[in-house]
Amino acid sequence: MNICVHSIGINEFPVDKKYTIKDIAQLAGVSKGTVDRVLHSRGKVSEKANERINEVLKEIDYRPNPIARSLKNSKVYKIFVLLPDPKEDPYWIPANEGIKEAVKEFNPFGVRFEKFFYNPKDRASFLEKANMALQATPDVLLMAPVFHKESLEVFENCQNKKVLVALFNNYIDVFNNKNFIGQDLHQSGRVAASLIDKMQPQKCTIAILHINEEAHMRQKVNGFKEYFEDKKSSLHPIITYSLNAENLSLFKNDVFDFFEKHPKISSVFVTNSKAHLLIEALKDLNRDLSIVGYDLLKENITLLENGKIDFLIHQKPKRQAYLGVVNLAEHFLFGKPIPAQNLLPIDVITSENVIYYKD
Amino acid sequence: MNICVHSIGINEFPVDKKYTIKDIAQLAGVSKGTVDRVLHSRGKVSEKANERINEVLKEIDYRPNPIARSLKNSKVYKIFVLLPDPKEDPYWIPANEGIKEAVKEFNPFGVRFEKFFYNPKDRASFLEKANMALQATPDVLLMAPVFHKESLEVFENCQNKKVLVALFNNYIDVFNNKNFIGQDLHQSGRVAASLIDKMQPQKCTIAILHINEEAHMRQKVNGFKEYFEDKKSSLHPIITYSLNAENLSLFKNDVFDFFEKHPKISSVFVTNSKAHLLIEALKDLNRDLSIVGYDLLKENITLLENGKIDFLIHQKPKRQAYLGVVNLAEHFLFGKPIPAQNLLPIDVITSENVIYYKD
DNA sequence: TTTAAAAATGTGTTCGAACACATTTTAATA
DNA sequence: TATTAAAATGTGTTCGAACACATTTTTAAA
Repeated sequence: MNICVHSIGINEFPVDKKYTIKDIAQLAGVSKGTVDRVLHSRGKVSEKANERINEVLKEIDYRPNPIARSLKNSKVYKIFVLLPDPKEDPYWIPANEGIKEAVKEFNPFGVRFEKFFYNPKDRASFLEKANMALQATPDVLLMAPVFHKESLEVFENCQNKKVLVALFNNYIDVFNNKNFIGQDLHQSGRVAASLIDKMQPQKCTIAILHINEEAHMRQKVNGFKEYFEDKKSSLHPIITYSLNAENLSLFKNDVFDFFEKHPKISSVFVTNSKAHLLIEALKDLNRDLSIVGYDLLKENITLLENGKIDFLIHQKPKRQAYLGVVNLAEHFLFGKPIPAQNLLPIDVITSENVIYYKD
Repeated sequence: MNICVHSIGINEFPVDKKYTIKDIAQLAGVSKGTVDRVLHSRGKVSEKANERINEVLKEIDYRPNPIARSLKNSKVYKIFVLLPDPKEDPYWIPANEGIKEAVKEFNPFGVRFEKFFYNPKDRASFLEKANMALQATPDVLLMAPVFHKESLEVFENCQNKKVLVALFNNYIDVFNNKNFIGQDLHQSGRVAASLIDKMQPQKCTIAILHINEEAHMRQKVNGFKEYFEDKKSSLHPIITYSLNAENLSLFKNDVFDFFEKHPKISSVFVTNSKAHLLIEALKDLNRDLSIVGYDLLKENITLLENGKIDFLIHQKPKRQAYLGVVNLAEHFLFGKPIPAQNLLPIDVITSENVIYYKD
């Protein structure tokens, strides 16, 4: 048994030939059927044959051709995606784009997609669309589990129907060891804190502002405060405040009052994508603030480029959704393992590197 | 001709069926051979048949199955990689890792790889290894073209032998419209400048330090200076200085002299991965500096975490190399287009988000 | 030793696209 | 109308893995 090893450069995989089941059969002196039985340990193989085949397999380090395998198992996989309607909240536009991109990429491979948009302000709509999706029994349901309680219900439903679940954007810890793609919010709070810290070495006051926020963001605040507690050298007073921007003129008054009451504030951490609203409201108040916010909305990008916002933290909604789909598709098509927990890097965006993240 | 369109959710690709050439043949009332001739415009098809087939193709928006196509064209593709020996310069360790990862991923698909390490201090060794590689006529040569003149020579050689070329890490503009993966150095200088600007709102002095640097980095310096020229509000004096760290005690003296001569310097931009050497040399000199450097070397990461370095710019050598290989492999296997110019984002790293980039 | 059941091995088809080759149809010429 | 080249169309095989099914060999019971 002479296996040609040929190498010119430096190579861990020097074999130039592509071994197939037929080759293995020949090398072991059996038929491809027998090799197949060994490969899938379906039994009905004599000790002797089994041994000889395993020897060959080891020697040539056989890996089945994923392309041939995929063609044989040619099946139309159904990947359904459940996410908030981008028309209801523009935050979800990039996520939708990411999905579109992945769909375009994997449609020719015979993967079929179906999108279900729910109203992010309506829990019932979430459940309704989820059930709609499950009725058509997809192979997997990829969802942004915005509503905690309802998501658990959907999760149970999926388990009953033996539909796989994958998550993006929000993590729900009860779904343990389910595929999740997103960011660590606690750590992103720490990143925000470190940025403000570098801009404000003096002992100035820092404000944490929640604008139209519903709670979720506690993790970010915890991370933010933790950073300063860990780093005892720089003790800044921190003031947390929640604002409602549904009515813009009321919001503006509220902002004015707040900053009048706290003249020492020199940096602001806005815990979601609404930093642009704050700056708009502050326009007439001539105050020099360092601002760290979230998300690359058009308005935020403009303000970043104008120097009104110092840093934005990029949550990469597009990439989250894209990777969510890609991981699943490649799993079905080529048997790649689905990463259990995929925490995406927390990207720090300034006026100078924003071009690379715009899309 | 009735094609079933079935939709539950919101779907741009609603067709649940997987159309094959056979299906098209049936729908158009011809044989698969004729369909094949139309698909590849090989002629020998009557007007009538051509028309009917095209009608069907349009109606079902036919995309050939890339898996089947790839299996048929089953060929062992050879991708050779030419890069500096990581043993000679640790900068190249991550690049090598990225290649290893991609190799592992695509070996089962029947893509064969060969790596050629050259000595990054020896132009002759670069040429030698390049020629070695080309003698085995790979399908493509992916290289880090560290030596400009020699790279052009290799490029010509490749063209003669009809071997594709792809680049990573360095861009050489004569290779226009060749696949390149890397970063825009000019813009990365601007990013560094914006970071220092945010940390130093006062009119302090900034130093740009080249440590063991050979020239390349002019682009970064240009970008850096341009940022401050554009933003006329903050005029900082900028001092540029080159240092040699081959002999560490001489280097230390040099550093001391420099900072004594310029007591007003409060921020430093180190144009390559050698920021750790500067800080080591500065240890005894108790001076509070804001430092921006490059690359996630172990030493740099430690200093970042200790707060000695404020920001690192990540050039992502691992990802560069990985993507370089992946793009080529997917091109050969599934006919994906090779992106002509892939400028990777310029990532800003702090103590708090470094964990995500470590690997 | 014959026979039946069990165990082991081998053969053939499928997946979808690509292409070589075989066959039929059409048009042009005698 | 018969003949023949050209044009059009159809058939069959290949890629590699997977699995159903057919055949052979071995073992145990009659």
